[in-house]
Amino acid sequence: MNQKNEEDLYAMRHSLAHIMATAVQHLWPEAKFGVGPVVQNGFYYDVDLGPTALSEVDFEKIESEMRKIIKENQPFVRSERSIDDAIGWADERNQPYKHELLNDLKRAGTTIAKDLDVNELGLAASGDAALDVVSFYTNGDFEDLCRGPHVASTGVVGAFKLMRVAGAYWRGKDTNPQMQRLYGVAFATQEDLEEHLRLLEEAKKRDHRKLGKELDLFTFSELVGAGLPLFTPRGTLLREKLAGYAEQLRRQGGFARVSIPHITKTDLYKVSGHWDKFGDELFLVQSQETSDSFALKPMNCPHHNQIYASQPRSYKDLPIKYFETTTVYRDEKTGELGGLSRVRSITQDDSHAYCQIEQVEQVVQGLVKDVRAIYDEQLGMPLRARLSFRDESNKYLGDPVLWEQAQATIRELAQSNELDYFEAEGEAAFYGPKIDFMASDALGREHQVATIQLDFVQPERFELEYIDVDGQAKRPVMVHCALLGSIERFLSVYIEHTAGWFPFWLAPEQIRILTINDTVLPYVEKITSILSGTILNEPVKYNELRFSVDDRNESLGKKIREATAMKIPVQIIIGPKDVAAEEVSVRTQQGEQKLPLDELAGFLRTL
RNA sequence: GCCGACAUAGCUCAGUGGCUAGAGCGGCUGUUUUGUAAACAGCGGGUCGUGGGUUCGAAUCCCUCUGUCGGCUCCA
Repeated sequence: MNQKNEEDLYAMRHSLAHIMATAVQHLWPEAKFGVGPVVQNGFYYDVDLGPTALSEVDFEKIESEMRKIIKENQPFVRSERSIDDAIGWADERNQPYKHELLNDLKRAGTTIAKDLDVNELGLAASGDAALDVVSFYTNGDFEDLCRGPHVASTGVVGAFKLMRVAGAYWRGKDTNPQMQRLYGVAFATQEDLEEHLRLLEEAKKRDHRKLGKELDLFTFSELVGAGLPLFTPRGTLLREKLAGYAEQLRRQGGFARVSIPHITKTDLYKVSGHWDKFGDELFLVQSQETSDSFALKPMNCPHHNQIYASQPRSYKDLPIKYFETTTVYRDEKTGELGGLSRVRSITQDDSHAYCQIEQVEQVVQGLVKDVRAIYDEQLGMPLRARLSFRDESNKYLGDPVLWEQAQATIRELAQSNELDYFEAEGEAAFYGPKIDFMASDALGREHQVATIQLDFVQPERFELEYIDVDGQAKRPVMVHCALLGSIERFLSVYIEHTAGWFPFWLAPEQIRILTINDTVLPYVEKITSILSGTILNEPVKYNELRFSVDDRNESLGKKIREATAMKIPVQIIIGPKDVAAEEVSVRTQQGEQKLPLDELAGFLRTL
């Protein structure tokens, strides 16, 4: 889309937000308005209707009122007021939220709210200068504080549809009142809108929760609890192969596997600093034997630190690298759980490298290489790198000079590796900056997968040391890394990325032999003994073939249908003709081909 | 945790105060041994998520809890 069209679309969507607000004001005159920006594919407006709860049954009413306003073709008229007049305007109309925004504009020239882009409503404010004059837009009987731009009149706003209503805290703070956010999508033409709705339907088919059920990968149980996925044999194979690959890369990078218990005395987290920061998200475990209180581990680093601390370390030993695929447990708020993207039992392919500050670059570089090996080379998943840096708040621990140095190192590495990166202030962990790698799900929502994090705080708190060349004890720096991240969350994105068609080396069931009748069974045994003796070594070493035989008394058509529904990458069809010719009929997504039996193993190794 | 919606057979769904709650697929049994995306017939299968309430009568209306979905907030 060219820039002109994009600007037009923006103005349309923004104008529709005003039109929706106009309709809401007609229907609920007591409505108090928050903000109404343009978002991806559409717009929203936050409204406070007091005790009135909106639901989707109200959409028809609102949409029909909107259509009325559109039909009237009301011009959008810009006007200006001094900031004090504007505040008076807000008070007269009993609009406390607008009053608050205007106050901020008056004071600081910006509306420092996380979910707001000043561009959406905040006039040309950079945040440093107080404003004297603000602009308004009027259409019909509705007037709103707004920078614009808008379309000329309500008649030219393209095609739209209200999608959903959701609660949203005023200015994104959970201590503020909750408003009702009305979401709509909007496009230049009806065809574009329908295309968008069709894409949403397509995305639903790839939804990992739906595919998880259809492909028999994982399940949930009300008795076990929310956010606690149970992996079936197929799902477990998928996890194991992925984790195995991540482990193989780690071993090549010099990481040694360690193993820790899943609980600990809570003292561990009092030392690490996690208790103060995340204590309310710990699952607590009470011993019946001692007075100690325990917790399920919510992360692995403090445990690993104790392995590091178990003996004196020399600079000659560094970097010391530990690795483990293990599950952590976090008592996430119930409303935040969803599918595999957000769970309470989280399996991480977690590693910790302890190194000298001068070694950080080299360690991180090795891990970036691993990230690329998995996502670029093997899986073909595009990632965006988020450089998560500190902001000005005081929630971060550690020496600010070290922080600056580390953030600079990270930026350089992002540049030298030509990552598709952006910087995000305020996204750092409390102990250090990080590179978070983000992948998108079927609906385009971004999820963090891989992460590489620097940490200056835990070595200090656990008094980790090594003896340097000068005989002095020094603090190592920790580099945390998960390549897959949470395997659960990784799978949620990856299942949607592939729509369930996993590459051959990963597929839980790689091959299914479909028989045409029972006369071929002795020949099928010859095939299965070949398959049993064939082992893949790329990209995961010693990967035995996983196959099954469908010799049920069913039609071939049905067997093909079911194998395809299960997205089994290789179907081998065996009938009397194949037996006679000493061949196999191999069906893949690319089509079907006949192969001499003795070429089967070689062919499979090329997949 | 907050706001809104939803929960009927293994799966996908119909049934919005009134007879014994239905369909398709899957399952089981029998027949059929089949060459490229669903053979045919028969038979099973549900305390309508849980607990309470309203009513002569509740899958259907109200409340609680559990779980799910869309957002918000949070994410070591």
